[in-house]
Amino acid sequence: MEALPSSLLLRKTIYDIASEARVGIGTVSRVFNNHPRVAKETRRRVLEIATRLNYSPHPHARRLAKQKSFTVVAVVPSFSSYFFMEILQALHDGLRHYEYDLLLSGLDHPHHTNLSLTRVLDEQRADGALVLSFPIKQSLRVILESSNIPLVLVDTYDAAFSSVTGDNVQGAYLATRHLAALGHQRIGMIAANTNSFPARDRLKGFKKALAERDIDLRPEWIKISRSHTMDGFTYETGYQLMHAFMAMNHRERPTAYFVSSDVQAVGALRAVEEAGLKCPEDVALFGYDDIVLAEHYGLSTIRQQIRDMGKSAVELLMAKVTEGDAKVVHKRYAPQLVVRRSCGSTLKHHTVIDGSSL
Amino acid sequence: MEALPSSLLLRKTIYDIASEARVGIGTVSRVFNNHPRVAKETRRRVLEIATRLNYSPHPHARRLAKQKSFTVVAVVPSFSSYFFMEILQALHDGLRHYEYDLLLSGLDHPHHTNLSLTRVLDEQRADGALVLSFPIKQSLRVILESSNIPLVLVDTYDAAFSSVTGDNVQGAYLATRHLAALGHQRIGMIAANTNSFPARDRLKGFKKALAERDIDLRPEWIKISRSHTMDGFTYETGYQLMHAFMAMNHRERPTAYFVSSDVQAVGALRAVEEAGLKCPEDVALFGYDDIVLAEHYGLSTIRQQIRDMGKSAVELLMAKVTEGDAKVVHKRYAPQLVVRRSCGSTLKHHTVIDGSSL
DNA sequence: CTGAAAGCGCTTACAG
DNA sequence: CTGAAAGCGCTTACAG
Repeated sequence: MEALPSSLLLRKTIYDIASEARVGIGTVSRVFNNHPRVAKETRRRVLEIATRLNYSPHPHARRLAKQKSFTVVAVVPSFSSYFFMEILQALHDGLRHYEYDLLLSGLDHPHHTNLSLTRVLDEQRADGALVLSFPIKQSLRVILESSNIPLVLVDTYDAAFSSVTGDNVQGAYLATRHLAALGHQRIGMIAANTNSFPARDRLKGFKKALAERDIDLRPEWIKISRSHTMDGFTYETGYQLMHAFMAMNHRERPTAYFVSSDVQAVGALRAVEEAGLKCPEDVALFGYDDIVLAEHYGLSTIRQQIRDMGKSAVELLMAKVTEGDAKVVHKRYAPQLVVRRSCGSTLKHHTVIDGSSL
Repeated sequence: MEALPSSLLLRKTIYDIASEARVGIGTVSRVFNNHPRVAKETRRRVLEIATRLNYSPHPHARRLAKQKSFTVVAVVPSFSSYFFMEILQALHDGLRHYEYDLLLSGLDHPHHTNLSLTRVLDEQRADGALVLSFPIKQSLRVILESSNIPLVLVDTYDAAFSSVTGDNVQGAYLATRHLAALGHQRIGMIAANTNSFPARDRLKGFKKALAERDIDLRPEWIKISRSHTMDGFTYETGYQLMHAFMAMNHRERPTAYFVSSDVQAVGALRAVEEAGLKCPEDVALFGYDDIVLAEHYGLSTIRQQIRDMGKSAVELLMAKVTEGDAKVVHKRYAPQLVVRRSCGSTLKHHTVIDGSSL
């Protein structure tokens, strides 16, 4: 009934190559490990035979003998954000270069969190882990600290671990400052749930810009989502919070809004239109993330260099994995200002301004 | 300089457990493999000690001895579609149950395709593969056929391999029939690139419905994207193709449109609005996929049971992997009709109709 | 530069 | 029910 996998019958081992090449198995192994002390001619012969016999080293045997898994795990909190897809792509591409495998480990079922994390962190399944967009609470920190593999946090921060993040404070600051520079004195914010690290920093940057410009910070002009789905980074919360703004007397509400994400900004836009107002004529809007749709909505926004961040995270991790580099490093990427229609800027539309130059 | 990983010093092996429990290592192994012939008391003692010593079997040693990788690979063409995220989530959840690892392998660099595929399919890195949303051309079929691990295609079809797909013909048929039932006689379609399997079937379903209703199928009323980014499933193509429709004399163009995806429908909606028209008053629209935004746009659409499809794909694959089940099975999921505002239906808004009941 | 041999940590007939 | 031993396919000091 059960078909015997043909691989069992066909698979060549180091012994096949060795006997065919009339050398010891150690020599074959050395060839495949690029050991320097192998005679050129021997190496050529072994390689030629290996190719002919379609040989490739057995990954698990190699891993057992080397005591390394040649695998990196991406620990992801959720599979459904724009950032997640982009970063995963970037991580995958970065890793290809190292010939490491990429394992995926989710954390979606809260009560399973510890189990699957421990499984991956402690059982030698991976030589390193990339932990994505996860608020590092005390309980999680404890687990991570007891891990015996190198870790790099991506899009989240904790002083104890290396991390790669976008500078959210700076991005929010730039966006808000841009609105102020356009002459707005009444500036509001629609924020995501502040238990998320980026949401918190974006709020911080917003306040910083207002303070610097001596603009009133009216508490009722900062509306913060308490939603737990996607930490409030949803169309829904944008729509609802803007709806609440629209319900205020129009002399008592902001003329410009910094929104902590583009998805929310799209929802906010809808609420603005439903209130019979136009963007940017009546309401100026600034988003964050530069999702694909942002361009089509003419949404001014902040762009994170996700590809670069992913690449950088992989390199940071691999330095730890392959060279035992144990330093804690925090990489913070300057965001770019992408100016389009929605903020009512007089700049030529679709101007990209690099945050690091400001 | 190089810090010795503490795991090297700490890791317990089967020998530690065996000596502590005063049994042979074989017995310890049997306990962890749930071998039936182990004395209850022995099992208890071994387990107790293993827990106390924080022992877990070394994955690679186990894999080598068992000649199985206990890993499944997801082969993904691209990291950036709504469907991809959802299905990956579903696959991940399904796999958790089996204690198999999930490896991710992309194919984004076309010239690397063969290499990375072969690597994953032939080197015993995985016991099975889930191949996602990939048009199975001749060259790819050859590679897949020479693979020595079980394969399940997801969201794509080829007679030679088991597959799990949504019934795209049926979905498109239902959507189009619904438009016709609302009284529309002039129905157009905005289609994605037909080298994609779902795009092709959605076009087929559209034509089928028209034929059944004896409605004219005017070639100029079917606009097909030729874009290669995401196979034309983009906001952009929806916008442009609808723009082209809007440029036609309004007596010469359709009053209703079936659009092969929601992202495209959102773009199409924009083009409609820019032409000064309203949906559904002037133009009826029907999308496909039921992405998150669809609800907010009041977009009538077709919903695929992605979670179910993912679960089913995993179970199909695992039956092959663990039981050697070699039958080729094609699972086709009936889609649901989600009726909202955009098609101008008189049905109560947001009605979900199960496709299998029609 | 190279071979023989021990070792990586398991599994599993085999014999009792 | 259980132990001793061979085997999974590699790597790598060690000795030459």
